[in-house]
Amino acid sequence: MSEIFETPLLNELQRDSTDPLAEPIVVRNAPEQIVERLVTAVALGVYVPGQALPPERELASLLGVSRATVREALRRMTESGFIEQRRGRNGGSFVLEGWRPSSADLIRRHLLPNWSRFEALFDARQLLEPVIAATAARRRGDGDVAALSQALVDYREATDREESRVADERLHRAVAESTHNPVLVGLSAQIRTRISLELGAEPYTPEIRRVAAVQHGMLAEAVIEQDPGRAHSIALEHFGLTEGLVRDLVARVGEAATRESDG
Amino acid sequence: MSEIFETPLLNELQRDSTDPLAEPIVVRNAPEQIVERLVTAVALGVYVPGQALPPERELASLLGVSRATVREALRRMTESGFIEQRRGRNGGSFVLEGWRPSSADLIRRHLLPNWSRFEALFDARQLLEPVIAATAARRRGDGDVAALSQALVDYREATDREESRVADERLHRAVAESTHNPVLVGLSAQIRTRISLELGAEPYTPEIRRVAAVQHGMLAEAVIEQDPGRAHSIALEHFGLTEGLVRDLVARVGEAATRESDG
DNA sequence: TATTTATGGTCTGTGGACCAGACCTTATAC
DNA sequence: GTATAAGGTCTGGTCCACAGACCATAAATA
Repeated sequence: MSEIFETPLLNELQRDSTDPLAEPIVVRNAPEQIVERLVTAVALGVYVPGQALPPERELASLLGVSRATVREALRRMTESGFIEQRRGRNGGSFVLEGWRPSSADLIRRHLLPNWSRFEALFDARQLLEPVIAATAARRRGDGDVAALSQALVDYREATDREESRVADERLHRAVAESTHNPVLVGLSAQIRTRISLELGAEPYTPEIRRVAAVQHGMLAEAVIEQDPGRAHSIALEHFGLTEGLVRDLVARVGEAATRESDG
Repeated sequence: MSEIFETPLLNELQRDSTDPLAEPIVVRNAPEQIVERLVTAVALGVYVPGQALPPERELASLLGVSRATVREALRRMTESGFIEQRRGRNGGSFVLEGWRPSSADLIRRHLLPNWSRFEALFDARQLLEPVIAATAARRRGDGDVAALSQALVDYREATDREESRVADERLHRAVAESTHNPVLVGLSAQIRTRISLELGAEPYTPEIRRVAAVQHGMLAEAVIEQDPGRAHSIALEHFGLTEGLVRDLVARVGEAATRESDG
């Protein structure tokens, strides 16, 4: 009887419909899932452009699949221009620099058509992250302080966009982990990943990085000093900033696109 | 290039690890997913014990799979004692009454071993649902009032545990839907489903149902009257009640289990 | 009572996904 | 110049899902 409770619990954050039987079953085959994991890993900064993914044989054993399957995943990623495979000793699968479409292009082709989904995602983030931040401030333990300070230092020392992204991810994860609740950690990571993935390059201009650095500093500080109220309001403002930026960007590009199609 | 953005976005709310490559790839095959959907549908009250699921051929076409695959899923569910299949005209796959293990049994065999996961889930719920409720109060439109009042009436008119569960689900969904944010609706539904699934029977004693009815009434009212602060605090209290109940239950059964194994 | 019909139950052949593992090719390190 | 660490190729096998035909049963209905 009880094995039915062992079914991996439903994991679909956003099935479009509300009726469990309304949508077709999709068997997510292995290569597809592997691509997703690898793209996620890059989005989260585990591998940065120029770096090689683990060798095929190692990936196969890490992921518990055959090498043929890993190769199929890598083949698709090569085809998409996401990685480049090089042979010989010191070869490997290298994450390409320019795999993200240009900002304007991305927005026109991806962001605009799916704008309502993004809006909901940003909106949810701005509602949920402050709660997570406040909870983190309330619950952080002594062990969390080190991770928070370290992430903050990394962020301040980041010199380019890529390093900023990675440090940003670490800092927000450190905050989420200070809640000591894996569900919240997972939720926060999932929101970040989805935004990072779908958005590609977040608009990390030097100016924005400066503002964000200040906010990150204040956020980490509020958590360290166990001040939930401040953590909440800083997070609110911080995530509002990003949302505002993207909104402006989309508006500008959207207008441009409209003008073009009119002309 | 852009097709890589079309990968169904990562959906795993709670992968245990934080490293995308640390865990094996699991190909969730079709029957497994179908079982999950059907169990979910029952957990959400779409089908109640005694009722028949749709006929196999219809399920196959709804879910976009072959009948053989549906049959495999139903075979597993029959094996687990979840449904009973009857042949002939007016036959079908009937949800069994007693498919949930008894409370104490369930707790001993399932809740105790996974207690930390539940704790995190309840904790997250108590943090997130009040925000959702407050947001619902802030954003509810005229169209939401009808759904809220109707759900409330259903809840009050519910006579047995099963009807209460269904009405409860509807009411909380109506609240979530008043936020007009599909991400929040999905999140709330997912938390509810997981708790409902893993918990099996929530402790719906008549007494609890009376208290919950009052709270539900106040919650719906606060949302209808667009009072975010009240909605927040009522939700906090309401979800605290459930958590407290389960916590007590587990403590009692846990003690009993300890005494037994000592004796 | 006989027939129709809506359901579950059974079978067969086909294609594709994934696996295990051996072996080939290339480019670098030593 | 050789050893080595990577990617590239091939084979044979297993299992899963599909399509579709057909069988068996029990209730509704004529």
